[in-house]
Amino acid sequence: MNRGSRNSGHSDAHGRRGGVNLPALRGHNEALVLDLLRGAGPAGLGRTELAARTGLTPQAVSKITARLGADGLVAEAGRAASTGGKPRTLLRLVPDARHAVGVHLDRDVLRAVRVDLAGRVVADSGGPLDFGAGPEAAVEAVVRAVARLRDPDGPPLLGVGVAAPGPLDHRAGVMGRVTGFPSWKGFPLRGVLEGRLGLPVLLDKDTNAGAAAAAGAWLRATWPEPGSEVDVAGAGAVGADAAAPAGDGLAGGGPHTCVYLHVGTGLGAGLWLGGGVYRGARSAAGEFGHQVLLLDGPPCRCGARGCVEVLCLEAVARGDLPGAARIVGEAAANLVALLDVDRVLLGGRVVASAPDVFVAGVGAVLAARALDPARPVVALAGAGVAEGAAEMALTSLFGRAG
Amino acid sequence: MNRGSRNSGHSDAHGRRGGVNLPALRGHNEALVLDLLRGAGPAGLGRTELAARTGLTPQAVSKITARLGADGLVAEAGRAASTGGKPRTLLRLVPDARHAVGVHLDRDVLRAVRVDLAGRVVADSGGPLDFGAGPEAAVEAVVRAVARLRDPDGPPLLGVGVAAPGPLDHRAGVMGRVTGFPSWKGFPLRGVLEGRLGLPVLLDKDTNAGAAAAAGAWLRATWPEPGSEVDVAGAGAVGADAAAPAGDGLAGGGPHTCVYLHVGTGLGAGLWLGGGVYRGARSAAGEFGHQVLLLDGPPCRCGARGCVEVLCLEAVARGDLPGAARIVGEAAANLVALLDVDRVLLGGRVVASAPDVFVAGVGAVLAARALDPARPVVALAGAGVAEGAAEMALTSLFGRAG
DNA sequence: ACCACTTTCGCAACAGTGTTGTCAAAGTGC
DNA sequence: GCACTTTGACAACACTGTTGCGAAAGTGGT
Repeated sequence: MNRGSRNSGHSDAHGRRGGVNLPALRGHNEALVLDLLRGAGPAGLGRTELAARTGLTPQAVSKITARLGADGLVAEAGRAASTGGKPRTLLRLVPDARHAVGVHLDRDVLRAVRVDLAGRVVADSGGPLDFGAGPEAAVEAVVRAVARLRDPDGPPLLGVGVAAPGPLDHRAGVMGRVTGFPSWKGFPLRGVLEGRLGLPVLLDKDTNAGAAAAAGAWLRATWPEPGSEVDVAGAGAVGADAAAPAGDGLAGGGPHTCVYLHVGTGLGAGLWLGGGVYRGARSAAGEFGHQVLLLDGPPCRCGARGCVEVLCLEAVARGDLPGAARIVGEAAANLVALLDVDRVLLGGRVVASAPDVFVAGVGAVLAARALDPARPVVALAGAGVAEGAAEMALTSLFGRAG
Repeated sequence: MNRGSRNSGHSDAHGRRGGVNLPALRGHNEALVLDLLRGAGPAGLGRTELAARTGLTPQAVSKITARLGADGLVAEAGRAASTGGKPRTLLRLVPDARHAVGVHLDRDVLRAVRVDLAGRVVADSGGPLDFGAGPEAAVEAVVRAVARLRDPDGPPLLGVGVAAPGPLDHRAGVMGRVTGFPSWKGFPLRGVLEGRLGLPVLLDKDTNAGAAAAAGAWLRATWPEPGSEVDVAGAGAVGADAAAPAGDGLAGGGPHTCVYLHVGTGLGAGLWLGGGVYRGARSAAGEFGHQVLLLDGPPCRCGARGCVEVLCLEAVARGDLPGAARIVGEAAANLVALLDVDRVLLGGRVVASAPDVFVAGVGAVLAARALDPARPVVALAGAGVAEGAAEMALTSLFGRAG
């Protein structure tokens, strides 16, 4: 019934493990089924297939799907062709059973989206933001944006995902020392927003939200466009990401390993490893800008020499975008080799200024250095960071680690 | 009772998720408790503390520990000081309740160890091996070594972990194309060994076993030496790894993120991320040797230019070991920044030839480039690869992903 | 048209998990 | 010696997925 108050402790994909009790077990299995149904798209899946994929007995699947049906999350979707006996009745996720909100706090703009359970944008809102004006003003802006997105007649909201720049403590929901904005250091953004909004709030780095968007794009591709509402504010966000979801060699439920590379005033990476965002021991993973690519190269503001960031931004400064793309490509190839990455997504202002140059440039280096020429796939980050933030809020239903 | 036949499907740390039924739930919670007791060392832990750390109720912990006690895995270990009421009775893991075997197949030697549940070496065996002589001869050598280690009067063996060089398919247990040894390609080593030994067998890359050893070393440090038996065969494996386990800022149960760097005929990395070995989508993660560190540098046999491997091995070839250490250090620093690594462990023949030079050289670069000067810890891989392979076999009890 | 067969899927009884309520045991501190 | 706190076990309980069985709904052969 009350699916918001799920028991806390169960196995994270990358965090500490906790004990599992009966409610947590139920939640895990329900999330698993929902995740499979989400990956199946509007065509749906039969109970037998769900049983085979989860490893549960058909009877258990029937009980679980009955509960989900009572909650309105799942509905019947016709029958499949018979395989020699009674045809299986297909079950489909009801995308409008719940919604979630994602907010992207950037340095000068705020963008917020409301998405359905398939991750599709149902409504969006946004406007200018002066990040330097301090946390209080930003909180007000977020509260106003969420209020505009809220629909009293619509389905309940699962939560709000907030993507913010710079270092921050994901667990505590506290901002870190954002370069150039000292007033934000230590601000408990998650707690404050939860108090103001009365909804669960997740706070994470914008690059991690980008990685979540990259992983979620795979799933979104299995669902048709919702119809009217279209993403407008995402400047230069071309959907070069319509690769066929099938035949990816994956069991289902999205790509195994995605990397989101952000090239803006700095360089950052979001890592989606094995079905969840990887944050490292102290939420500091993804430091991509200061990977050394040229030993004893030009000095960087970080103190080292020959970092990706210096090399790339120098190339950008002298107008050599193909050169910058090559630099990013070499660093990306290092990362792809190290982590066995499936997909590389590119985003950020510099990329948006010349998307084709970067996709081609990075793709060329990756193809030259990859062992498997078909991998990894390089694409533009079609979905914005706000969509990724919303995606993270959806994980309370689909069970991926948050 | 029969703890070997645990229900298959439950949540891996990095793999695909499966449904959870009651036996799997029980197994998860028992593994969790055993893992905590293992981390506590011989001093033991009270039931109340176990309940607090797992999130389970005290009553559930009592039931679980009663089952574990009946299996002989856990025993009482005195009482703690009272905190104002009845003093808690301490529970301790019984290390000799089960054993496991780890085998390291190297290019010219084989080393096998039998370890107890604390990961301590109880017996070892080894000898020369001609890896090029083909799989059949190696299988015979492994069978002989395991037979020597087996003790009919000893505790039951949980399984055998096998660490082998080169690419291989961890899931299927099949060898890949080991450079220089074409006869191994496609050989189903795990299946063959399971048939010959009658025990569960895990096959993984030697670098991954090294990472497991690195993570396990943290736990071994909490248990005293077993007494007589001492590691002899591990050439140059100095135990520079006695850092105090406490005060590491971690909740318990080992470091969050470890990296094992192997410097031998090639360079490889084993990644221990968030409590488990990270293998990537196609078991290909850890490709460390061909990270580009010097754009347009000297050509490497892999086709790229300026890889770590060329730079490092060139420095070694001209006798410049500090230079080689610096190269490895810069590449390690990239990796540490990207993944937020806690510990870096060094191993392999080249490192063993001048351990102090490499530990100091790598440490210096890491200290210079790290944000937090206290991290990461650099040390020599005190435990050998065989110990790591045994550690992986222990995961069937302690629940970390395999 | 009929029958045998396969497959799907729900009902009822069941085994086993952690949880709750209650109480005895074993300490500390006044 | 008494009040209080804390530990931890027993019994009843709520709820999970599992098993056994049978009805429903198709296909394909006769």
